[in-house]
Amino acid sequence: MTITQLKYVLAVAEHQNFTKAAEKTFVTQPTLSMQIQKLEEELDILIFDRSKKPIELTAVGKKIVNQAKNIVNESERMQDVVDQEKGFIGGDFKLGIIPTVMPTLLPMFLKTFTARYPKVHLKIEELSTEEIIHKLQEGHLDAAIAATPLQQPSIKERVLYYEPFVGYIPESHRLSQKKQIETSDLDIDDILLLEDGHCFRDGVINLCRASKMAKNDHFQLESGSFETLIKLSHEGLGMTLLPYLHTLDISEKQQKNLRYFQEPPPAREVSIIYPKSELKLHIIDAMYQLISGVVRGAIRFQDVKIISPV
Amino acid sequence: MTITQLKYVLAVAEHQNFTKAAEKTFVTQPTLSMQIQKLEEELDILIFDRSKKPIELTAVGKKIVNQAKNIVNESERMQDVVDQEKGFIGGDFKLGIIPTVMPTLLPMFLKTFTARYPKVHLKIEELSTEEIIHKLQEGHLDAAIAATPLQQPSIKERVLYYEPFVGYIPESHRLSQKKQIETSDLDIDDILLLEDGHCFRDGVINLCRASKMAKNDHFQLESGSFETLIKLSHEGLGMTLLPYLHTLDISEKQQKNLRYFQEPPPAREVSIIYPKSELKLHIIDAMYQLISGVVRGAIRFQDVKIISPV
DNA sequence: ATATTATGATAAGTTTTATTTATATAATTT
DNA sequence: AAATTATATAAATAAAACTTATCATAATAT
Repeated sequence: MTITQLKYVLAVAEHQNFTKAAEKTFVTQPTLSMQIQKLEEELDILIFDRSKKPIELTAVGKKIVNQAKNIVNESERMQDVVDQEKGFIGGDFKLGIIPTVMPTLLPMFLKTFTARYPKVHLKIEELSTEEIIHKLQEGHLDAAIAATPLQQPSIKERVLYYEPFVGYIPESHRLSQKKQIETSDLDIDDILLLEDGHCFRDGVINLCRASKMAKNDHFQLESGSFETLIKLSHEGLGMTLLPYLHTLDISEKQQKNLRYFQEPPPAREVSIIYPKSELKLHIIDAMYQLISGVVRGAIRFQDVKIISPV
Repeated sequence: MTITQLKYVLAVAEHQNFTKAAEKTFVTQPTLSMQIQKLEEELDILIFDRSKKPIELTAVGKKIVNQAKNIVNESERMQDVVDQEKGFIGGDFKLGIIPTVMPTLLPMFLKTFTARYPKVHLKIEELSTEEIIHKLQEGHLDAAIAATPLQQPSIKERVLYYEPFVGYIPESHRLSQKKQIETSDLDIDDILLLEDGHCFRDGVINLCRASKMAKNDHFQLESGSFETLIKLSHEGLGMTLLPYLHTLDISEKQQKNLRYFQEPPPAREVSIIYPKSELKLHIIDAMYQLISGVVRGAIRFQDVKIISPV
């Protein structure tokens, strides 16, 4: 069994086709046929069911592909080990970002980052916190940006910034006349929330828990985007809470409906997180420096009250 | 980079000597020299410091060896994947056992197991629960026998048996006259305990917590073996608690000092535990069947009160 | 039904790589 | 200084991986 053979298996499994897989792996089709046959012979089991059209994995084949992914993944990390020692900033870098951070933070640093570190091939994925934790542990991500603290023993966190919550309160709302709002003003039943799975939603719920005791756990109106929440709020369906950076992007007219919290405002902690193995730490360091520098210009709150995302 | 090259690196790192490593890997010394040089060239970094005598790993070399272990380990698991599919019961099987189970349980099943499954190469290690959890997660163990429940999300547990605690009470002790003892009789300050790190110790402490509230956390007398605890108890230093299977091994004279708990007796849960990956499940199954069968003949308590080890 | 196309297997030959044998070199011990 | 021990290097060989060319088979089109 060789790493090369395993890569061939993965290619064929992915493309369900020897010829295409051969192109992708830059060898000829007979090479794949022979090497995969050789591996099947060595393991004494069939990986592919060639009677199916297109070709399919056998039951064991699926498990073999899984294990092959582990091996190939680990083998690719060897270069990271060396890169880290050399202080080389380059190579693939897989970054996960939670949805409520992605659209505001990414434009702030992406251009500068790729310009400053042209040898880094960024692969950015929008993922839920749950998915991020899982993928970090499985080695499918090198780092991620998420709301913290997460209290995951296998994951390290480095705080990038604290992002205050800001109330978005339509004219019709009972709190509309207030210049500033307080945590104790909030009523969970009257706040429009993102749909389940967003940790910003969980943060808001925790924030409300902090003021009044938890109410019922049933919310009628939910959405996947803050834009929708703002629109819904104008339908008289309640107020909503936005992360501070998002408030910089909304229209001037909408800006008038923003109500800030009395200081110290409740805020979420946003961190770059990565596995304890600390592979690609140089890239993580570089990204940390750049993002925290950029955000320091945009967020000028001194003191905040951190709301846990979990 | 090939798996073979990595195995060569591991061999040289282990033996600190190319010639010996060559023998162990069944190739000639120049093969090792050349292949390792080739790998060093590919990674463009020195793995070994050949100026040192005996040869030493460089700083990166140590990290490379670590990663190489991961890769080689994962690659060896490929055969397990196939074996499992075929229902083949054989190959290396690394089993960890906690010290307070090892001497009583091992003789009960080892002979039968090796006779029934001659193709399995058992490698048994005596380890603390903590070490077991770590090694299971790292893939250095295939399974282990420990007191449960452990509440480790990455580890599965299958209960083998419930083993009651039995009091060992010397003639001089205040409880000596009682035919049966109760949990409420126990006083943690007067029970001789195994030294720190044994989960049986933790079980006993939890048991006492269950009766009276926790007392001070300071114990004067501790030992690594039940034999010593029994001897110490005769010095008037207190009573002790033994796991039931251990009481079958002590002398007839000492048997007279045993005092059983009123039913349902407190007991520890002993399980075979293994990673969720479920590799070598067939061997684990086989071992589970055999042990639970053997123990069923030795422990005849119907109902017990489980004491947690953590 | 026949031709065409797509796809994977096989055969033969070539290139590349891994390994061995033999030998050189450097460091250490006697 | 000679002997010993340990690794590196060189040349030759064995093994493997890969390519080109061709075949077999099944699905699709004419």
